[in-house]
Parts: sequence; C-alpha cells; structure tokens
Amino acid sequence: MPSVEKIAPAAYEALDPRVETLVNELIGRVADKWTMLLLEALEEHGTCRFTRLSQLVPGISQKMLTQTLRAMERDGLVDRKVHPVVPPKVEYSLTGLGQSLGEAFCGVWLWAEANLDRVEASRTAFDTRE
Amino acid sequence: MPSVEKIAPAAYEALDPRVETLVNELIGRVADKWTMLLLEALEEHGTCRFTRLSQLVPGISQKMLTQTLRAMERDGLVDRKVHPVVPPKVEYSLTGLGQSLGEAFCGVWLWAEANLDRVEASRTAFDTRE
DNA sequence: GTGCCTACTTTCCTTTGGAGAGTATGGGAT
DNA sequence: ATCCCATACTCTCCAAAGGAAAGTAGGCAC
Repeated sequence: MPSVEKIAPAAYEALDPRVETLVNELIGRVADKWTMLLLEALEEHGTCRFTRLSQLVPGISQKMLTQTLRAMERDGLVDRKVHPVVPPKVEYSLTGLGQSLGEAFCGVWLWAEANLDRVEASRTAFDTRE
Repeated sequence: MPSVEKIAPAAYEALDPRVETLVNELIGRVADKWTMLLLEALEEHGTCRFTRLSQLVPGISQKMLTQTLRAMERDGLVDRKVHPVVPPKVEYSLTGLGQSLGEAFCGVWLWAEANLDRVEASRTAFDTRE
C-alpha cells in the first residue's frame, strides 16, 4: 500500500511551505461534496445542460449548482458553452483538467463502494456504545 | 487514462440505486475539507494528540477539530485512545480503514500538486475576462 | 394578451462554522 | 494551603454558508 511519500518522495519533501499552503487551499476548494458529485455526473454522462445536472445530482439546490459550476469553470475544470437561443441553452462539459481530477477521485469512489459496509458497521457500533 | 467504468465495470454498472445513494452519502461525508486535511496530517505524522493536530491543520477551529475527529471515529477512520491522567491525554491515530481512505485520496493530492499552476492560470484568465 | 421554456437571481430563513472564553482535574510551585 | 498550569474539550455568540421557493428575461406558440 503506497503512501504519498513512497510514490513521489522527492517532489513531496521538496515542497516549500508556500506551495503546501496553496495545495491545501486548492484541496479545500476541490474536496467539496458538490464538486465531487458534479465531477462524477459529468464524467459519467458527458456534456449536460443545467436542468439535467440538477437531476443527476440529487439534493443539489439551483443556487449551489450555479455556484459550484461557476467555481469549477473558474478553476478550469468545466467548460461552459452558451448557445444564444431562446429558451436559453447552456452546455457543461469537463475539460481535460476536470477529467484528470475525476480520475484522481476515482480511488475514493472505489473506496466508498468497497467499504460501505465497514463504515456502516462502525457507525452502529459507535452509536450503541453511547 | 482509466475511468471508473474501465477499472471496475461490472461492480459499477451493477449498483442498484439504493447502494448508489449510500455511496453518495458516504462521499458527501468524507469529501470534506477538514476530513481530508486531518487524514493527511495523521497519515504523515502518525499518532497525534489534540493540540498537535490543531497545529498540523492550519486554520481549523477547536470546534471543527473535535467535531471532525468524532465523525471520523464514528465512521471507523480514526482510533481515539484516552489515557485517564491529568492533565488529559488523548491520542488519535488512523485505523486500517482510515489509512486505506488516505491512500485513496493520494491521487487527489498528487493532482493538486501537479496542476496548481494550471488552476491558477485558469483563474486569472477567468477573472480578467469579466 | 396569456402562458411556457430555461437558466439563472433574489429573498428569506435555517444550519454550519469561527472566535474566544469557560470548565474540570490533579500535580507542582510557592 | 493557595495559586497556577496543562489539556481536551464545551459553550456562547455572531458571521457566513446553504436550502426553498418565488421572481426574471425574452422570444415563441397560442
């Protein structure tokens, strides 16, 4: 089981605090529930429109959908294509950068899928201990 | 570049909606800024006490530190060992499950490290477009 | 005119999160 | 005996984030 250090020892140890801070900020931005869920939806279904995305990501409010998509666009993760027609038509898709982040998150999805039961068991054990 | 489907096609396609909902909930719980940062801190520094963790994770409030650690303990990600001495001494460490999640997040750290510049560039481009 | 369509905004209100002070405990210093 | 300290919280108060629902724009069908 490799750790970050074992995979990229030199790069990791060589980080100066300034870069580490930036990485932490980026992680804080990107390690967000809605961002992850949107990344997954766009990865799985390809180009989507606003309403479609709101259906694909259950529980997201329009406000958060707009907000998260904008932030992802600003970060270069999604491409936003506006067709100047009426009624409005806006298509969202992953950029190469977004796809690579989606792949980076792949391990987390697999982990969640594989360990659902363990987490569930731990929770009930914890709750009955109280 | 493998996608989720290519790595685990059968398991992924076979998910019934109920399981997918649970996975989404688990992702929502775990894809949290503080959880990721704590996971990283514990992975890198091993067993730590409360005050140490608050120093290792810059910007976290005591409230969020307590809260996040409790949630992680409940999910079986961290082990909380209380030594009944005075002043109090509580040691936190990753469980096997926590370590495996830390490894799953490894790709995201590497991605962030590798793509900091691209994201930064995209942001300034976006901001000057406005 | 009325209503419809879509992608947002806006408003209002609840929940979450941060800052800082307070708590409990016994041991060591004075 | 009294004071102070260390540690891991816990509480209170306030600001910020987030959700629900209604509103907006503007061309088109009726």
